[in-house]
Amino acid sequence: MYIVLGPADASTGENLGGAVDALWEAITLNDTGSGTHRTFPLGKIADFVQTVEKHNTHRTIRWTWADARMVMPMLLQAGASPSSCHDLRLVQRLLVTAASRAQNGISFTPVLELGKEAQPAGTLPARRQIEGQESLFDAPPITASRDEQEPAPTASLLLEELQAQLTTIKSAPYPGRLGLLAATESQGGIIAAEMKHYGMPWNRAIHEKILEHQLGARPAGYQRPYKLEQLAARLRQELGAPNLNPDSPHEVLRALQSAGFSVTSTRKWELTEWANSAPHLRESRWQVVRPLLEYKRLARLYTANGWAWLDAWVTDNRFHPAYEVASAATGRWGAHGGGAMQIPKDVRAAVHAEEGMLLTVADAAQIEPRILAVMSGDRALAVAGRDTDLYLGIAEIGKRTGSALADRSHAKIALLAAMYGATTGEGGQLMPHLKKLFPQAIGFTEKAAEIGLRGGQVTTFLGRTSPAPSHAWFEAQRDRSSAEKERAAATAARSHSRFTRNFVIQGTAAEWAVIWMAQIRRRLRTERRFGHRLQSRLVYFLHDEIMIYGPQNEAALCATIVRESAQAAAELIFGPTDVEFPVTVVTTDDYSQAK
DNA sequence: GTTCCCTGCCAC
DNA sequence: AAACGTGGCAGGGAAC
Repeated sequence: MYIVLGPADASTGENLGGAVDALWEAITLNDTGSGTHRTFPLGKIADFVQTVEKHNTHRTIRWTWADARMVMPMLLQAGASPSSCHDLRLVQRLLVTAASRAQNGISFTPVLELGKEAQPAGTLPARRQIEGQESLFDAPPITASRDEQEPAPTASLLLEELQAQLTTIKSAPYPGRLGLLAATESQGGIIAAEMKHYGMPWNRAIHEKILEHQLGARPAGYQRPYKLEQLAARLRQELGAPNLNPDSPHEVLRALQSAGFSVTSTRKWELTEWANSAPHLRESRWQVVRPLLEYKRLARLYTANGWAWLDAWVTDNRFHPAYEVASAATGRWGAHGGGAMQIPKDVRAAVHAEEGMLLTVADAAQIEPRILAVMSGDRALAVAGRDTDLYLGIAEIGKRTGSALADRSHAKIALLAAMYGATTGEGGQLMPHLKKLFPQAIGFTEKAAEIGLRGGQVTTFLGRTSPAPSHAWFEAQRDRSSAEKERAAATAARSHSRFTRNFVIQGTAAEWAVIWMAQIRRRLRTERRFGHRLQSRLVYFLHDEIMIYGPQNEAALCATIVRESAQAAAELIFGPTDVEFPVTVVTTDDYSQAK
């Protein structure tokens, strides 16, 4: 059953969509298609959601809204917890892209223009927010002025859009898969909003201790921390450049070169290789490279995750990144605010459980090659991943058959090369050996690569479709006016080919990951421990890794839920499969101890 | 003053 | 000497 939530028809009076006293409407759509309408002030929607959820435990209600980013903050603040939803913006985007590929056999014409910026209901437009009130959670209820806000689509229009989307899904060649994808994408919207709302535990005192230990005391104003200043002084001396600004790659490169060092950039890998490349000069080169690399490491810590970062992103010992569902074309999520996708190993110890609480950190083991094994139907690869680390499994098969892929690191490099499309280097060299062992899997990736080479589109298992190359790309393919143009076209073609090659695997892995999370969320919500609801919550997600935060005495159950949900997710997507989907689970009070 | 690109690093 | 997929982000520095 679907219940569409949106502003009531404009004829009912004040209808600005976002204002808390605006009238909203709930339209029920059940199997017979008939709809009952109820209207509420926006401020009462959360109560309604909560009441309906309480009395309808026996059937799935899909709350249908234009955009979870608009509705969910309001629901969460009021303590309402929708079990599932249909997110019209996210599903529309899926269907529009799917319809752009003729072979998909999907036709879709949106009723509405969705996919614009998020404007949480009950708040002012972002540009009018007052300093000190920028948080979505404590923004005061204010009626927006009429001239500054686009009228949000009414519930009746949203219902029409929903019906168009459901019709498209129902008549698709694989309605079950596309329906699962739509449901998954939508659940992602809820989960993203919830994780932002709860935030991950972040212990400011521990973080500060790390910073002081590495950098010295917090400097006043814009001075460099003590350790950085020390290293800067040493560098200036080593390079004979008394005015060197070590934060400027350009200046550093110039200083290195005038000191007689033949490097072409200040990149870490180049400096390292250069320093090691001449055995008799090693010591003297490292005299310079060591402090430079140390400076770069600490400068990165200082600028990316230093005191300013703490002040900007951590409040009340919680870090609240904003997730963006499927912000990558492959369906992977993005996150903005505080660099949530790149929490460096150095500061992970600051993610620390409070008294009586624990973190459950789970990581899917070799998810992408396992996805490849199922999608390609490669039995040998499925067997390689059974009861063991998949790369080890490959190495064992390699040993038995006298292949060059007889140890884990080689197996891993070769498989990554196959999925990323490497042609040179160690990975490229090992590819033929891999192909001999797993012809079906490698054939599968090569087929996706071929399609991309011609400018074609590919799809994930559930039907997310890759974007077509730009018009300019196709133009460039036709341009044979010079050797240089031809080369450029070939480079662009190979690039798109690597993209489609990777898309099918990365994209299907992303589907698996969100379904994994959705399974975990469902069980955390519905299961009881000694008759009590669980308090544990999903608080972090990154591609193939999740974190749950909750009371100590729930941690063992969380670990079980996480493991079982991994296999359940795979079977929901693929049906019964002999490929295993193991996860490593670590229960700890300290994130840096996971992995 | 703001905007945008480049460099370089971090994560999976 | 980068290569081999997807991202976010800070700081320098030039362009506007």
